[in-house]
Amino acid sequence: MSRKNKREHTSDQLPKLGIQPYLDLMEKTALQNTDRKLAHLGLLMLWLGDNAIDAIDLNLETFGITESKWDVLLLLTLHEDRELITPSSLADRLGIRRASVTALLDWLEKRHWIIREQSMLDGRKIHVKITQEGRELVAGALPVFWSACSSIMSELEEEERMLLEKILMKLNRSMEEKMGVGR
Amino acid sequence: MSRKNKREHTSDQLPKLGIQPYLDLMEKTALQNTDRKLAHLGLLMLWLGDNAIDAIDLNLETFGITESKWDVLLLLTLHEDRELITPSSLADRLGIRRASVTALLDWLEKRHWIIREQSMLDGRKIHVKITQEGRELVAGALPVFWSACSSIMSELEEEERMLLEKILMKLNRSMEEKMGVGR
DNA sequence: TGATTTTAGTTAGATAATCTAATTATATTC
DNA sequence: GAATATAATTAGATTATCTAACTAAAATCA
Repeated sequence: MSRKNKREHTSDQLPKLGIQPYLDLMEKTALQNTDRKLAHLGLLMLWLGDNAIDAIDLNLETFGITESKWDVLLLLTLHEDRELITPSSLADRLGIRRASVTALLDWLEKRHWIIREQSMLDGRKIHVKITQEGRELVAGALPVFWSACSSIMSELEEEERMLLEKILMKLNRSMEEKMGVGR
Repeated sequence: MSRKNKREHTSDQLPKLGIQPYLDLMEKTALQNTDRKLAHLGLLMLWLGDNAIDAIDLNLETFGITESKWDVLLLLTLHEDRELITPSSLADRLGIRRASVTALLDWLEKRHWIIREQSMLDGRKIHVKITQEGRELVAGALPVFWSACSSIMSELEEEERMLLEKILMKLNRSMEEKMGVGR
């Protein structure tokens, strides 16, 4: 008796449909002026983006950190010694509310990865800095982060890679414009 | 006095760095065997994926629904009349725990978009179905969903589009293998 | 210059999406 | 028929968000 038959009656999983049923549904339900080819690409991008984020999260997890907190530490790292970083500017850059940044910073501060310092020029402002311990965490996680990024793309041939680079840069630019964000 | 000067002293925003500082950081911190070009592409994909998801979420929001719940309704729609859908099989497909599915279904059931029916063949199982009201919601949201998908890609030329399709299909396949998931 | 308004940050309280562990009921297996 | 496995739920927790209200400080204006 085959393994297939065995699992047949143990549990009813949903079969993997692949993309075709989605395209069929699109054919029936998209507006006339919606370009099917583009929507198909957008759907793929959505799925791929989801998976890419999951893959990165999985790698960051081993450092006891989530994507949101990683984003904060990365911003602090990249802007260190260049400009004064406040909770407000972080909120602005991350596209979240100041209150949400307060929560992230509380968590990071409790673990001594960042510190808050009152600004002397403007008593309302807080200067946020990464600590030595924080720098060490980032130094440990960065190599893994880059390798995770590259692993997403590892199947690509040299030629595909060059084409994709051009296209992704373009899409990223237009997307940032559309969403009014940027890194 | 220029507008630039005016905003200079109102608020200190973090300047948008673009990708170069990230690449510089990568140069310093990636492992030797990490392919820089691939990591660069992976990083772009991550950013783009983030933005794509945000854009879709924004559109679904107008229907009072989030991506997780949308995923459930879409699965119910696509598998309707084909197979018995249980909370377990949804959990399996969505890559989350049964307990999390219970919470999603509670929410959807309260709004009468799905119903639960006890299975008569196996008293432990629950049969989950989309309702007429649920179908109407999905019918309303689908055209917007497709148009949002296509809008992510709207800048592409015909040629780029064809290249990208091939590459994304390939990446999606390899990604699903790597992550052990699939749609 | 003093009153008013704006800004920065936090707090309080909420919702959403997830998790693990425990519980209950039903099936399956030995 | 007792032990084990499975399906679903419940209870309780964490993380990431949000809005609204609050406090303190700075800027404006009249």
